[in-house]
Amino acid sequence: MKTPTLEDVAARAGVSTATVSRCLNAPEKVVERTRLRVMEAVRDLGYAPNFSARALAEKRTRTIGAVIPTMENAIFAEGLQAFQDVLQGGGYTLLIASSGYDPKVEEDQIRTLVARGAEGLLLVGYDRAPAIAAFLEAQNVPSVIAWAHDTTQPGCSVGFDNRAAMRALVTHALELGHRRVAMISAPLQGNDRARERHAGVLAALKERGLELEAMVETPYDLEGGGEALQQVLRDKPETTLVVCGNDVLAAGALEGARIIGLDVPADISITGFDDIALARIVRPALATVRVPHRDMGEAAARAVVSLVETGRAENRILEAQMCLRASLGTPKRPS
Amino acid sequence: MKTPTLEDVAARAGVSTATVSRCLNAPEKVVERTRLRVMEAVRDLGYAPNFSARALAEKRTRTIGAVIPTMENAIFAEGLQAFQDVLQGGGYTLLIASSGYDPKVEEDQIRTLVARGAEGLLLVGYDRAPAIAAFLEAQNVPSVIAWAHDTTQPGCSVGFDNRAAMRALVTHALELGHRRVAMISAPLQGNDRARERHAGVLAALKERGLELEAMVETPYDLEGGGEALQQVLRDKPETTLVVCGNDVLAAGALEGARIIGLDVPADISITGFDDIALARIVRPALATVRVPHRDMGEAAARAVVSLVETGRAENRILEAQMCLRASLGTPKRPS
DNA sequence: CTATGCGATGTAAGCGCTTACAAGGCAAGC
DNA sequence: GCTTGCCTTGTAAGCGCTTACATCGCATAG
Repeated sequence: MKTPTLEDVAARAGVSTATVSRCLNAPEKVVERTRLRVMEAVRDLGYAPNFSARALAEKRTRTIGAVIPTMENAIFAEGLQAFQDVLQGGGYTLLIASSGYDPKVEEDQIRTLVARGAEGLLLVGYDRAPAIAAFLEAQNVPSVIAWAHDTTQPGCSVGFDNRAAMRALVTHALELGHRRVAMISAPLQGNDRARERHAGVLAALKERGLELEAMVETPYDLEGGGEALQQVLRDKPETTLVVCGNDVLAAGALEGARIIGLDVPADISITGFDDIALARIVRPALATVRVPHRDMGEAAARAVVSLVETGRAENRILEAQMCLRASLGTPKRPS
Repeated sequence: MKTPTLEDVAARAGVSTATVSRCLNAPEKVVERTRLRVMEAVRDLGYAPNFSARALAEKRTRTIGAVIPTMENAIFAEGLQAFQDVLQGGGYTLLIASSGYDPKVEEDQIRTLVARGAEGLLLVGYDRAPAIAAFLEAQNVPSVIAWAHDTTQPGCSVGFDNRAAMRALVTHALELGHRRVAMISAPLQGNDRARERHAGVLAALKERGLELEAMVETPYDLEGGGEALQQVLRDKPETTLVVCGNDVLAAGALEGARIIGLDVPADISITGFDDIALARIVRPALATVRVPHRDMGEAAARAVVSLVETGRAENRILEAQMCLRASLGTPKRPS
């Protein structure tokens, strides 16, 4: 019992395959009487078009690929969900791959997606080998960069200014009186979002003639944040503010502070970035930066589709807002 | 500048398309001298096979579909990641869709995936319209059910016994002396995992001749958990243990308890389910049930592939372990 | 030296669909 | 009545690949 084909439907409806195809793809080109007959045959047979055949004939796969660092993080999941919703509405299918923050894996995934017929790509950040851009160029596969924004870089992007957002947050903290500032970040290597956030911290400090007391790079998990905080305070006990590159590290740092008996924010302030649900549930709640994931995902989807269909799309820069909460307070002994 | 085809490669290497195809798919059937020549042509031209054409000719898409309730939850993300890793290793591509816990959407997604050529499906739980099973049967698309396990149901499943795990946890709590137990759960409608966990609570209670004091169904988020807890304690202030259907609700409940000034676990114990990272970061840490997501994802992938390739696969039931932490304690005033 | 067999390669027929082009029918205009 | 042109439908040529079968060449056996 094989699945019915266009031809089966045509035979049953007593028309040619071309007519059936037209009924499905351009119903207005077929007179109603015929169309109804064909549709009935389609229903009777439970016919469903074969995507591979259609793609081959049309030379279009209607597939978009996305390579994200990890699925196991709410920030990408939410944006990706929005991305997919919009794509699906436009008749596209999304192929997702994750790189685990490994550039080598990311490159493989990109090639795989393209080989799989992706007509356009969603990529996170700008940090990748130039060969990849060349490859995509050669294969004529457009891409949009999300979760970052850099006007000096070519290519379409839908993101926000990680540096400016972080800078604003730290500037605010400095206005509260903080002077001894340390940072805990995910590894900067191969992660321009992390680098931009770092740069934002440095910029805010420099504006006031300050320097970063300490900088710890640590793997992206709660434990890493906790250990990093303890290390920072061992080396620089004068620190009054620990800026974290993301909420997960900040939540870990909060826990680290608790372990060594420090009160947040009385003894030390801690900030995060991303405003994931976790930021609101920990105590004290995390001061952080809210990133408009859904909006970004939706805008990115529209951009990719536009790129695929018309060859052009506009950059879109979204607003990332400071989100002040209890973990950031006035320093006990402003120096 | 269109992408090169098999024919282009064949022409350049001075062989037939059949030989090129063989070089790519069954190299041992081609003598080395020829093979090297062909491979060189492939490299020179930057040839990449066209998946649609291959799928059409082979009548295989090498695509597996998965419909999960949501991507925005670590528990599915982790399992799915493992699922995808195994599939990719086996030369399959994963197509992901999410239903947002809506049965109607899930059905649509399933149909879409099948229309897209999915040769096998990963589904979560058993709860869906019978028409869907019939549809999959008719289309000859095998599926495996994950995150649940029910020996009375037909079909291949890779999961764990939600009911038994919850029952064990509650039984343990009863041994600590709890007698007034309430439950906060995600909506039971259309969610057999939630129903099974609920049944597990009831079973443990019944064994001791007890009944559930209160049962609140609430949307799956932190706020829901917090409000539900407050409601429970307003109605049944004697409650000493609030069992939550998952960690997110439990974390919300923890927060709810804090708001009304109750100490956990001194005044009230709270438990979760899933053991997501959140469970370890909240204070007090959540007593919960650890679900082996990665193992499940991997096993599920092997099962789907086996089902697709051989038509058969074994059920696999994994162990979900109790995970005791500070949020579960001895009741203050055992009744 | 010829018959036999096998391994390497080529030939060509699809896979199911879209679509340019052709064909046929019919209404309107002359 | 015939032409014109539009509208509907049919015909058939691919899309790029796999693969059953045919072919060819050569080594081995008789």
